[in-house]
Amino acid sequence: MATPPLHAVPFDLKRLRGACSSCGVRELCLPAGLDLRSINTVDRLIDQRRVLARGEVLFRNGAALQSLYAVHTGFMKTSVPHPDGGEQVTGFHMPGDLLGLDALGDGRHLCDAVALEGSEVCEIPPQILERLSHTIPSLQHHFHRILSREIVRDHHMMLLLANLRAEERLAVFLLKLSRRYAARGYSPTEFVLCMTRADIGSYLGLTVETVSRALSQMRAGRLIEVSTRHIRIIGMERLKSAAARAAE
Amino acid sequence: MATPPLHAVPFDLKRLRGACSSCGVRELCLPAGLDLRSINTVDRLIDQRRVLARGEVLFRNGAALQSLYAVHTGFMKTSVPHPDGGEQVTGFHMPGDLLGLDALGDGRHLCDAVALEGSEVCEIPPQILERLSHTIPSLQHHFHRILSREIVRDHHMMLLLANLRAEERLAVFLLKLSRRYAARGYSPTEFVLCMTRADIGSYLGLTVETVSRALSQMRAGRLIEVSTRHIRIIGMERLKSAAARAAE
DNA sequence: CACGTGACTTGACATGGATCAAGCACCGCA
DNA sequence: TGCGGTGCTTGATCCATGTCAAGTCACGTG
Repeated sequence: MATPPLHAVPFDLKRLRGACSSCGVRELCLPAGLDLRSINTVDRLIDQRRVLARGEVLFRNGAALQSLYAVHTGFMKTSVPHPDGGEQVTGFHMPGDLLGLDALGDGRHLCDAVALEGSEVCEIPPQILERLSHTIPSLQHHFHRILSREIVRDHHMMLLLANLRAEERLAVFLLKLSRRYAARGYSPTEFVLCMTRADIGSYLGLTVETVSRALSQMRAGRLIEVSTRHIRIIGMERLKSAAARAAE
Repeated sequence: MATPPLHAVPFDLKRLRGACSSCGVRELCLPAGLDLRSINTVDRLIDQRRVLARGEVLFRNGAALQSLYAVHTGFMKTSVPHPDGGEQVTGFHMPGDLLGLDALGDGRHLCDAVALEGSEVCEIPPQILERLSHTIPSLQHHFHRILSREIVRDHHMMLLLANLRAEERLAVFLLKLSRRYAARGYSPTEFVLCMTRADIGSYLGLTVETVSRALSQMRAGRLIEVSTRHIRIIGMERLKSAAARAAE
């Protein structure tokens, strides 16, 4: 469990940049917006990668913050354990997303992060990130944008949980997934859900049964085709109007 | 609407520090943790104050980000407008809290901020904050902690909205208020609500009627005494156990 | 001081989703 | 290829909270 001292951790920003541009969405990735000069001025940095098998835990609630993680490939979920044994899913994470931001507050992770399929993440020790930010203002600025967007996303989620009904929540959920897949170059109308109905239910504040029923209803209304994990959106407009009460 | 160029905005970190220590909770404030040397090295900075009357709007959804705001005195709420006319309250803010973080993402505010009573805020232009962070690492670190804690708070809120029943939500809400008042040197057991039942309901994902009923029920159970806006907690332990299903 | 308006409370009723229960489908593994 | 377990679906019932409605209270204004 011993971690090497920070200065001993090798880091190659070029490679990180390369990694992120390869995920298709430069904007989502940390070093986006850096000019080559900035990259060249910093040389020895991070290049810790970590490969996770399906079901493997990246970090747990309570663990000391070692590193932030940028999802490179795969699909992750984060959840906070519920006192009475259950859990509340707080997010699903795709390539380009950053994990562990909740631990900057007091140096301990407050949620669990688990891979929902084979995944690879880049480790980004926060000390190095902060040190880098001193010399590369655009990196600092970009990091603030990422944190801010996370806050906005959470507010959007609060709005959803406070105001929308089951089918509306599902519709928003599917549309958001659709857009995120599209942004990464995948089909916006056909994809495979990596998470169980229980995960979806927890995330959306619904029971498994309600999730299942809502999906069936959307199938009946010819908004989507579903076969267990496989989703195809066949009525995008109807789906959007089913999500109408959401902010977009 | 023209704003003066940034370098023309005067700023006195000492005064800001003084302002914040006067609010009783140094940790919550931005310059907490700065050593005097850091303060002295930076001299001409911000000291824009703004006084708000009850009901006055500080910024609106869609407005360009001019400044972040630290609440100095008073009580504010933030909300995101709902497409169909209503609004979703996203937070209540007391002295020491920072407002406008959601606008760092793309330079536009995504929520409205309104004073619920006469209030005073410090303006903190984000460019100045970022510039300062280059020279004062502890400020940068502290700012990250603030952003991170906001994310954690939002996750906690999501958990509340997804899992708790009306009375549990109210109990958590009152306990959180109680702690925040206590942290600022006010009574944890007796305080005046600055917001309407509608605000509370929106924040907690409940209707006005349900909020009212839940409060009445808590009065009947001798957890609290209520007379409209005036609250006194007379059964702290019972209140805590009413909030039991929440993470704390 | 009286009035009017917005905030709050309480009651009756309707309903969406939770809960309980049963059975099916799929997948990893022997 | 068959077995067991987990995940998913569907149905029946119940309950918490939303909705509608009526009435009271508090407060600012003329």
